Amino acid sequence: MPLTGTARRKTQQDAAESGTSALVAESEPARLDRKRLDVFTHARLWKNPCGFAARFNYIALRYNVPLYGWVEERFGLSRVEFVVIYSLAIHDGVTASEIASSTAFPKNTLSRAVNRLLKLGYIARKADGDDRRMQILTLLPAGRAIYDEALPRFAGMEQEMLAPLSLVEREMLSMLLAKVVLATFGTDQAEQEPQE
Amino acid sequence: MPLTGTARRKTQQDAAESGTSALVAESEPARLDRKRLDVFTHARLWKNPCGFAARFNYIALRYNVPLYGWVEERFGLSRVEFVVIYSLAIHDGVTASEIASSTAFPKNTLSRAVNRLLKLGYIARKADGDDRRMQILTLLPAGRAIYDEALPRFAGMEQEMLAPLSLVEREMLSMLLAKVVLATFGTDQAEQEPQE
DNA sequence: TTTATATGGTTCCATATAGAACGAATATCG
DNA sequence: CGATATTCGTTCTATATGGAACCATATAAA
Repeated sequence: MPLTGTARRKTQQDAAESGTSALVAESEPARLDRKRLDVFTHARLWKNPCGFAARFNYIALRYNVPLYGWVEERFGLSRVEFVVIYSLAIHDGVTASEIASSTAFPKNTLSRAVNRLLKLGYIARKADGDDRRMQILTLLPAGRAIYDEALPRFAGMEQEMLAPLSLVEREMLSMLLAKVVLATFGTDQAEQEPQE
Repeated sequence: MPLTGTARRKTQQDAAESGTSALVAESEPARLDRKRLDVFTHARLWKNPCGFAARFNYIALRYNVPLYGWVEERFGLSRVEFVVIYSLAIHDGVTASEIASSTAFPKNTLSRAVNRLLKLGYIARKADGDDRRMQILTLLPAGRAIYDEALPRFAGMEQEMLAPLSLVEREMLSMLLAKVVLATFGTDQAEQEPQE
């Protein structure tokens, strides 16, 4: 299994700023007033008029940066490239543009990623029978091997992230996030195109 | 108030892939089975072994992309640049490296952003008295005007995001997020440097 | 059929990005 | 005090990024 891949540029991005109006009673750091988390980060998270967004961004950041950094080092794959593999592992036979529209990567970036993965032998591609514009992508064993190795790490990080929550709280959180996510579809899908 | 700023490159990034192991009972789309949200996005969110992370990323994405797109169009400011302004509005007198370490933008990127904002007259900078390496940044009226105009939009987006939740649910969510965020500090701060 | 429009994917190219090396101001320790 | 190691910020430079133009296929209208 060719887990090599020439080590390349590390592309961390994201950032965890901003947030939005709080109708909500801020439960200030309260008890866990924190060791000595720098005063500015503290402000960004707790004195931010957009507190929810700030926390979402913050969590997404803390989760993504180390993981994709590791992916880059371990497999020599950029974030987009790994996303393609991960996407196919979750739902094989999808097309590049579907991944693009679902993940907000521009399609040319996806195109490059796909081509590199093809060259590396991690995925395969064949034109769709009906619509020959569409390129059906499938995960090859080598690609799956990468996913198989990476998944535990991603899962582990999520566990770490959820560690402070009880099982009930996790279910609660899962439910609340689901509500938000599902609602997003109804609106955005129509009024303002998804992204890309 | 110079809200001009030459329109420049739009830099959306982020992406909303991945997720992590679910000890949690997935409350499948259930009732809200959704209009016709594309099958792949559906898989990414519900059939993903890293469901939490996937949702976090998804939400962060849906929130950030349109907002920063607007910021770019309206003010001609890149994401980092706006982040600097936003940061100072929340906590004036912070230094570039503090913003860097708190938001995961590399410090040279911050450096450029700061210099451009200086040139545009949005912020001011003066060396700290004690440690003359440090550059204290402050928000100028022109910069605050930008913040003042942008905030409602950011706040509005957050409201939209929270729309599907009742007030109780919002408080619940706020609390759960806070728990996760606060816990993150204890560990990461020590074992693995924040970022940057 | 021809013309116009939309969509998947690639290519081109200006530019923003981020690693690395650097300079200046500190801090630490002998 | 002088030497070494840190830290804040900048400059340099290779490269990844993403907007726009493009080609091919497909669909709709005429």
